[in-house]
Amino acid sequence: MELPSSYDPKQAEDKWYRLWEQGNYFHAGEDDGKEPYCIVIPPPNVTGTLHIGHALNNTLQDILTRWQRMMGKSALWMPGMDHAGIATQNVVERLLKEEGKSKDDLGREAFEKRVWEWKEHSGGQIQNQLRRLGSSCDWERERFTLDKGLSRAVHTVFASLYKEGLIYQGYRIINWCPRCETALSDIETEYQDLEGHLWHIRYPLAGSKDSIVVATTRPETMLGDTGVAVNPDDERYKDIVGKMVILPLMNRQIPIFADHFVDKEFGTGLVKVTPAHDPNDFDMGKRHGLEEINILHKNGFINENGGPYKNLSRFDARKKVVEDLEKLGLLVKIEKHQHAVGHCYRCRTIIEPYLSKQWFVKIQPLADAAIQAVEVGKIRFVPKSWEKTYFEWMRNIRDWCISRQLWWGHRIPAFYCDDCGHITVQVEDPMECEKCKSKNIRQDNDVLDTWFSSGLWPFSTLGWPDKTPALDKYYPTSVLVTAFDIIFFWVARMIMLGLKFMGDVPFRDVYIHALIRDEQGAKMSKSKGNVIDPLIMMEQYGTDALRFTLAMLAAQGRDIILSEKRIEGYRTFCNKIWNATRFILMNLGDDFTHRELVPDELEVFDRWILHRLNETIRDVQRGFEEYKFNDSAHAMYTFWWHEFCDWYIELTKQRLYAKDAENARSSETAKQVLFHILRKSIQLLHPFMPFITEEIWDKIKDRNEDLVLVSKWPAPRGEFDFVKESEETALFQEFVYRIRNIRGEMNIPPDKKAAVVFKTGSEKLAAIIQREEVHIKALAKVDTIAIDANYTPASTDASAVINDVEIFIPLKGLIDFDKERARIDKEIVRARAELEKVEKKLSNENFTGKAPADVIENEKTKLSDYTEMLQKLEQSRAKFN
RNA sequence: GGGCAAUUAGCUCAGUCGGUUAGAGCGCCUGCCUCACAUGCAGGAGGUCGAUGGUUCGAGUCCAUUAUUGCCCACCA
Repeated sequence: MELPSSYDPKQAEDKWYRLWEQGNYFHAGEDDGKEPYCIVIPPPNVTGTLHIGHALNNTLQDILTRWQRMMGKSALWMPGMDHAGIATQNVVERLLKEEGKSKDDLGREAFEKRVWEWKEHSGGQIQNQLRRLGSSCDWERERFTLDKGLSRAVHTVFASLYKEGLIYQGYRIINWCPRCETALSDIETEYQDLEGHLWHIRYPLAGSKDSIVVATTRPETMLGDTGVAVNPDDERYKDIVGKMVILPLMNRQIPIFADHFVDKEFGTGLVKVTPAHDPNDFDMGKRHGLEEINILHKNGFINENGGPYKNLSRFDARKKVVEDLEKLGLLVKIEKHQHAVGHCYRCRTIIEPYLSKQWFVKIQPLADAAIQAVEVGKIRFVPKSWEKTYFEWMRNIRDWCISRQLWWGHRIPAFYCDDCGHITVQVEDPMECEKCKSKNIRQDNDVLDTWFSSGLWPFSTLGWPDKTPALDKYYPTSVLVTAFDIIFFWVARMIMLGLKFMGDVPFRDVYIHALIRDEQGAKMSKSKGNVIDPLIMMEQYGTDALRFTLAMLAAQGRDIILSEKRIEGYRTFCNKIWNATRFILMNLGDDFTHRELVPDELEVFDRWILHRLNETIRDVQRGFEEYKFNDSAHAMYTFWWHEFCDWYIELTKQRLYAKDAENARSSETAKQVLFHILRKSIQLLHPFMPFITEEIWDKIKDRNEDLVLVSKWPAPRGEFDFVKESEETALFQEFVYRIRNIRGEMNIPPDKKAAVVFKTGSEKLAAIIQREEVHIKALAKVDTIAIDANYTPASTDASAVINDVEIFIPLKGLIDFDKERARIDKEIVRARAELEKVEKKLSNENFTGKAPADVIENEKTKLSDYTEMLQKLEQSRAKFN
């Protein structure tokens, strides 16, 4: 069978994904009688297309799913997408803006329809991208956070928490985005240190010539000031506590009061208090019964409470206020001041602390259980260091503001009665007020935080609140694979809500993978233009190359710096896999049938490569178990390229090409082993490289055999652990390597075959050399080999030392004395350095007295080896004197 | 203001329980189009493991201090 000389990803990728899907291979059944393994996808936002971070995230999930499927589990990878409330609404608003329209022009209903249209578009793209990536999701179970079933889960949870008093309405300061015109939770506000100013403003005391000076970073908020606070222990201001000041610009009298919150050291020690626009001021206002004056419209413009500043934007108002104060001579000084300013995490607009009525989740009771689950190890973070981050946040958690003044999302299932004012909250939309039975009820206009529904994802997708077989089988799920940036947003919420409503954790493991950065280490973002588009990479290098690259870079606990060069590099690995397969298939012959390997027929290198296969299987398996994908990938890479291809395949050539009858059996055995290694390797590679492996498997599988995707994961076989043969092979490789080294250093061209003399007193080693003569000749490009225990080297011989063997290559006329001298000198320096190190160790009584026996024994062996080597090297060196 | 992580070859990174000559890929240098692959083969150069101190017979690995970088969290106006 002849394969093309390079692998063509495009046709394979198309073909196999279609076949997998048509064959229903990704479906995991509740009733398949297999042990469950389940991953729920972190649902991508339907805001656009997938970026390289998604490619990493989904590649890792697919690797785990495919591995577990081959391990014989009922492996369910639950796919779906997130409506992503504020993010998606923003995207559609931007589209409308391009058309010169706003969401208010359309109205709520039409706008929602428009977002659904967008969702179809974006969702379709995402599905396609996941397919391109080879994701083996159980598509027939796909869910969307706004699906009917999931909405019912949301209503059920909301109603339940409300009845329990864990959801309540509160009138307080929240984070407000004046652009999105909605409340945000604390973690949706991103703080950024900005260079600002500290304005010192003079407030005249009422009925006096005296005045005080307050300092503020937000002078415009003074329009809503209703007090000035000092620390009760501040001697400077003892006398004025209880007096009134006249608020400039607004000309109203406000009281000076004492509160421990005030820091005497900061600014002037006097704080202007704006209860409606600062959370601390709000608290102080409550303590001291201050009026709360809201000076802002929802869009961030000054409202009627701002007097002459009405209808100015908050930024213009700041300028104007400062100007006016200056005119009045009340601006004492302006200092530069760096402070953290909150920004909307979706539109980057500066957040305003804003007083409003919102829905909150009382989080503490939920958090306690969630903390405990991780403490007792019911959930394991990998890497473990993330547990600390989790605990830190959970132990300082504050109530969660869940209402959003948006249109896209789950509308809050609370109905207000216009007659009696009662709020009816229930799972199904009520027809009447549950208290007074009035039909005069209105549903709350707000929607829920998008993370409220994603917090239910691990069980809502499996059918909850119904008791479904899927839920029964797959919950708790096995592992959550995600990046650290959504531990608070999502992971913590899933744990809290899972424990609350399922009575069990949502997943056993949380594997936190790295973020991908560009070559300079910067975060990838569209605005910076440094994004690596996974689609383009797949197009250019093939999906398998991209996936393998991502797996290879997925070392735990650090960010990934990705360059296109890397992906290109692993494309060559795909090619290597392809070509080695091609070589094997070309050489098997048409009448080849594979059969069980017979240990007695195996030659030393067969045994060695089988032993290495065993070790590789163990390494790959261990890597997967510990979520060390790079270890698994690296084990496969090294095994395939540097052991199987570089050595084993090269070694089989002598056996395959020899035509004499004597070699027929050896050749047949080699074919069997080549085929065996190929099959197992293709299986081991499948989780990383689903397409090329399926393509190859198709050409090597038995007639009635199914796809590699459902083949049985290789297990190491005890009867193939050949330690002795592996040691012999290492020695053989050393011989070849030393001869090649001499050739390389001496620049002897490949077509110039060398003659080699092995000088050794060891009969055992002589026997090995003799047995492998043909292979040494082929791999080291040698034409004659002599074994001579009493060989006297000529001055024109190049030489090398390995344990009890000296290798001499007579290079009459070819040898470059200077080069050879330099080469030997280098060896001598190295050996001498090692010898000294060993001698020093062994002469140290502390060492010989305290180190374990095997370590000491090891050092002693080294001592004699190096001593002997040095002696031989020096003899060779002496020829040049 | 707290907390976390990183620092190993020119670049990007591995390095398990403290114990062979600290590894890989890319890049670089030399020689090869050898009948699977030039997306290849063979050889080579390149490291006082950020710094200082400590523990230990022995430290890239453990501890302390420190420097630099990155990230997260935090209501001081």
